[in-house]
Amino acid sequence: MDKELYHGGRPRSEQARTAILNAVDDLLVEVGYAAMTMKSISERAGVSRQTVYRWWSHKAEILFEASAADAAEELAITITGNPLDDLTSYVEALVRFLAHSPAGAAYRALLGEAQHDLAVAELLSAKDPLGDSARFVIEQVIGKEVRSLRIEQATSLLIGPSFFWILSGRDPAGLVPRELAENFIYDLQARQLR
Amino acid sequence: MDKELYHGGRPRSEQARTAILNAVDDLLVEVGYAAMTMKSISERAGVSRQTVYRWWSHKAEILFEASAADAAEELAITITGNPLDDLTSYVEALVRFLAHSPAGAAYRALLGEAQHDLAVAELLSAKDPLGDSARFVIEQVIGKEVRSLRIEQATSLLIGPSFFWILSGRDPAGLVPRELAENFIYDLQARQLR
Amino acid sequence: MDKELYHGGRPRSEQARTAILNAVDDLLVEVGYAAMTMKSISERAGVSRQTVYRWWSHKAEILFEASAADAAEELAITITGNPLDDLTSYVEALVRFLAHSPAGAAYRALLGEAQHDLAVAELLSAKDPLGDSARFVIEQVIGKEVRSLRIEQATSLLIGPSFFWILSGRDPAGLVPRELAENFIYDLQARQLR
Amino acid sequence: MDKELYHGGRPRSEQARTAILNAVDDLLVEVGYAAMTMKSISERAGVSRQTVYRWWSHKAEILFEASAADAAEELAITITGNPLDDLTSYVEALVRFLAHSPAGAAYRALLGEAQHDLAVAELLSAKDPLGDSARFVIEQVIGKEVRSLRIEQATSLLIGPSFFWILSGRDPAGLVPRELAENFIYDLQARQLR
DNA sequence: ATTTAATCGAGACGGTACGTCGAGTCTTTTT
DNA sequence: AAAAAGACTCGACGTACCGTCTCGATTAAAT
Repeated sequence: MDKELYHGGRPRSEQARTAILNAVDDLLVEVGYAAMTMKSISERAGVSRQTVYRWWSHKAEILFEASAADAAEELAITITGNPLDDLTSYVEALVRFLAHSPAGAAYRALLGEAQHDLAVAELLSAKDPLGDSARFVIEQVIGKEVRSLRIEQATSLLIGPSFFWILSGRDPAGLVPRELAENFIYDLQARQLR
Repeated sequence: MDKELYHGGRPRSEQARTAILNAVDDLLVEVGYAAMTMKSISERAGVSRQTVYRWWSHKAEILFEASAADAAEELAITITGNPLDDLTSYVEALVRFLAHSPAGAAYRALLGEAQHDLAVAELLSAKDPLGDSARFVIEQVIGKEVRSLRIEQATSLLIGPSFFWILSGRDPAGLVPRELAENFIYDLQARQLR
Repeated sequence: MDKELYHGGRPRSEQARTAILNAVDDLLVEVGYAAMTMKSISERAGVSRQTVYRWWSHKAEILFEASAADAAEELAITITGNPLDDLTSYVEALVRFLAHSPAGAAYRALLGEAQHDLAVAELLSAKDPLGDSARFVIEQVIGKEVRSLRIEQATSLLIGPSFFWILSGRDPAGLVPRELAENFIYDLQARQLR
Repeated sequence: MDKELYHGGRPRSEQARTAILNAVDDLLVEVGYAAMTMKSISERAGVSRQTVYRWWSHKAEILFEASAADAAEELAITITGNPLDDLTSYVEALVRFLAHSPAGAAYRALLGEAQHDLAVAELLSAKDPLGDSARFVIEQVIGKEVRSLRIEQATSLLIGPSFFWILSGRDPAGLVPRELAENFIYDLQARQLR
């Protein structure tokens, strides 16, 4: 049985919940993260301010919940078995996500906020869409188990260059995913990780 | 002649200027970027609010001016001529800067802000301490001219992994600068950039 | 038969009703009228908020119901037949009620609210504990019927001075009930009301 | 010299001050005391909310300042020297003030609030328009010095009946000022206060 | 020496969002 | 029905920071 135990009272409004998540998605695109306030979110969602605060404590928390599923989906690739192809398409997905997707914009805003807000930093480290997706791809490509620190470092090697490129404001058109995938393979081979 | 033409009136107070820059440095360490307001800056500097606004328009601008010199200095290394050693000490300096230095904290805060504030993004792209320092080191190591896009990409290769590691909240102790330097050299060799 | 016709459904809980009235009494003493909210009343009574609203519309209404009986009792004196003694003990009871009794505090709060809330004003004019008690004492003392306007004026003469003294924040210790009773008798004699 | 010493900063806006006091006067008449909020005051005055809070802490404080001058003026009578006439015209003024004047409505609202708000009670006891005016009239009528407690009691005798009559919601038309003045004189004579 | 003009400290101003609180109402299940 | 529980809308609360403004006082170079 998937029903919660009844604890009395009016049940949470699913309609309000989705209206708020949608409002956040829309506002991020329309006015940007900085100009998106708790007030504007509640008004856009047609919901009282109190209802927003009842379930989330920051706009970062709402934005995270609103974009987490999209992020995971956009960073998932279908594995073909060819390492270079798979890594290339992952880097392509990564660049597309960070540079062009609304969910990626949300991620960048959150990661930016995390640099000076501990609560947001904890939010992101609890569930890290970039790290998770990269770890998955690398494990598939390597084909065997790897020590956890090693895979964390491999993750940074794979994601880092594109990540810095885009967050530092460089033009994403200058990135060449295939070359980045090749570099990653060189490094693996040199270290004989597999 | 580097003096402005005289337009009458009391000259700008150098004392006020340095008091403000120092106040920003102090407050960043003491209360963090988010809690640092224009009001608290002016009060800490013992200066009127208007005086701050007269010369800078955002706290980001002040912080940038206050930390730019420190950043450049902390990211400068002395070249020995040994590529692996030089790259290793650069990565060490980079990690020290990003993870442990007040100037690095300022840089991370500004880069975070740049993700959702165009004005800050332009500030950073006008003078990019990470890119500049990496470019310099790479040019010294390679020893000859390189096409500008190539060097930009090499920059991302060198900086990216540490950058992602730290900004995503991972423990800087897990980074191994020598390995990152080696990886960079593998990539260069594989591409025969020199 | 004084029972309502049965209309089906669960009957009103007498337990809830008295719990609410007691809660209001307690809260008035503990936190005062202003800080007493419908929420705090329901929580103190261990009753749902809706149950309070189902039977009363304002906290003033509850407080009035909770204190009316006490007020009437505290303002009732036993008649001895000696006019000066009876009037004196009435004024004493009046001062004790207004200045020191919880029911009197409730009355003052309600009368205060009545100055800017029409609903409360109507509540009080429907059943006026001060007027009623004074009218009774005066009728006993005079010993015969009197025109209704006359008795209303006599009421104000008897109650007014103490009432103003206490409501304007003066120290009740400064009041001398016997003198007030004497004054009232002077006035009656001068007008030869009896 | 009636100029304050200069303490730096932009001077207080007299325009804002009077706009706020006028707004309170208007709102009291239009919507009543209870519905008059700090927000509506600031909006009506065309002033920011902060400006209201900068100079007053409660709406009671503003209302008091806005009506104090009117109250004093409305309760001042010209002394003719004939005790009965003077006392009668004072009672008339008192009834007119309490029952029909906007300033009187303000006074009643404040006195009501004072019954459950200590801050308001202190406000009123600091400067009591009713007490002050009655004291003045009584001193003129008696024509000589009187012990301070005596005059306080005389004050309550003079004001009390009308005060109770009106605050308890009775029709002011039922009051007969001349009779009240006469009663007051009877009491004085009986006590031989003069 | 006086004038001119931009600076400085101080602090009031209009705005706007903050996060909280109380008001009534509504929607569940249980009695 | 009535009751308990608690989510909901609404709107005011008092505070904080924003960026602008208006004061008198200061400080130089130009007159």
